[in-house]
Amino acid sequence: MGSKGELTRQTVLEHAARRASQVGLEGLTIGRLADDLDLSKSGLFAHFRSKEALQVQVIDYAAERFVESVLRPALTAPRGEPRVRALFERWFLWPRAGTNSAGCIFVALAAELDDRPGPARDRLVQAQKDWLEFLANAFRIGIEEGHFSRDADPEQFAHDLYGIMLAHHHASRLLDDPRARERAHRAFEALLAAARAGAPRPPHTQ
Amino acid sequence: MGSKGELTRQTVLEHAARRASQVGLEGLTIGRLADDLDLSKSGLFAHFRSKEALQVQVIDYAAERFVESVLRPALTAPRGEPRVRALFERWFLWPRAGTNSAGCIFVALAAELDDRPGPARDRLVQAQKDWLEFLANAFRIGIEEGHFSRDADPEQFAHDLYGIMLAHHHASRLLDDPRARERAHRAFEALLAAARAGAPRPPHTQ
DNA sequence: GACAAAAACGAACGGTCGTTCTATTTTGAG
DNA sequence: CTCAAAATAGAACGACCGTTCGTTTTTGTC
Repeated sequence: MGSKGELTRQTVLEHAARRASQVGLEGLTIGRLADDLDLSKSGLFAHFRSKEALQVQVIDYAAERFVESVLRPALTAPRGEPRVRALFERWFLWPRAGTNSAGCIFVALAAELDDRPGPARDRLVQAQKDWLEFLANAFRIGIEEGHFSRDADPEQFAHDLYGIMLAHHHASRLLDDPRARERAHRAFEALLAAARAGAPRPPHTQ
Repeated sequence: MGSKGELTRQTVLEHAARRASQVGLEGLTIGRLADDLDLSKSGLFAHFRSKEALQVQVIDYAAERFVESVLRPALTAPRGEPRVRALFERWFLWPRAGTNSAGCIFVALAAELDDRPGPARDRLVQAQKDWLEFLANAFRIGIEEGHFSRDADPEQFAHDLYGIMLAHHHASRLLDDPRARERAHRAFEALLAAARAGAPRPPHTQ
């Protein structure tokens, strides 16, 4: 199978993903990528046949790595609350999995693509929906295990938890707040406490 | 005083801010702005003397408009919880204040600038710190008024509240989730409920 | 209404962009 | 080792980028 070609393609995607989390998908540049990797512009370009294709593949690559770095390892944690905690903890570590301390590429791309239609956005939306669904499901298992109240709403939990992650990203990366980690953990514990107490669903929701 | 010049400068900034919330500060283009506004490239350029100056002024412009659209109106609400609620409600409306239904420019720019040093980033950081401080202060007043527990942490509240806003932005703009508004409100009510009950500060924080 | 100041224009610059084409080198199966 | 296929290189393209400069038009004051 395409051994050499596939290998450089992966190398390019790894580097492109790292850069995209800093400069965005639109900020990616074929020439710059080629320079960084000591390839010719046309040589690199040949692996993808358009910039848009490269952008889409960057998202797919990041999604694969996210599964391997966050989702799959968390599955080794016991069902229920421990697994939810594992997902939370793994999420903080995962941007650093790629050597340098960049931000989460999905947070960066979400803001960039949220009003730019196209295949890249479609891929990102699917990845994010999968992630929220995964969170909701981990929480749902926690209900079955008796860790959380039966009145709690798994999708609301996933939504709120992701909000905590976004707030942490903001506080830690933009504001350089040294307490960001502590704030995120406190918010997380409060969310879990509410889930145990049984955050009531609103009375009139159809 | 600079009547005509200042007027077109404002027109340019208004349009640039709207575009920046879609394509980012780096995605802004002198030529495109000039076309949109029926100006010549050099004519528009003369108002700012570099692209970086334009970017900085866009942020300042957006910050001024945010104060007028969100902060100042909220001050007419009664001190304490009602004012906190007013801030929350106003925040949802404010991107739509500019005619079209773009996202919050600060959310877009936060992700773009969080790892790109420079004057634009510095301005954005200050604006965001001011905003969080304003939220914390509104909450602090709520404690004094007896609406919230004395044990609650105002800065933690501001952090958590902004997380709810970020999650809403994500759910509504990227995921097109029709329940986004409802989710945000539920999270907000839960946050207020916890603040009333007295979200306990962690035992060993110096 | 004259006239300096301010504002807007138009053309041009060097650079970089994504992309195409052709040529060269490298790979890997027989 | 052979040789087609795959991978990479190099040069060139038209388009647009931010910026500069000299000119023309518009503004507002006396």
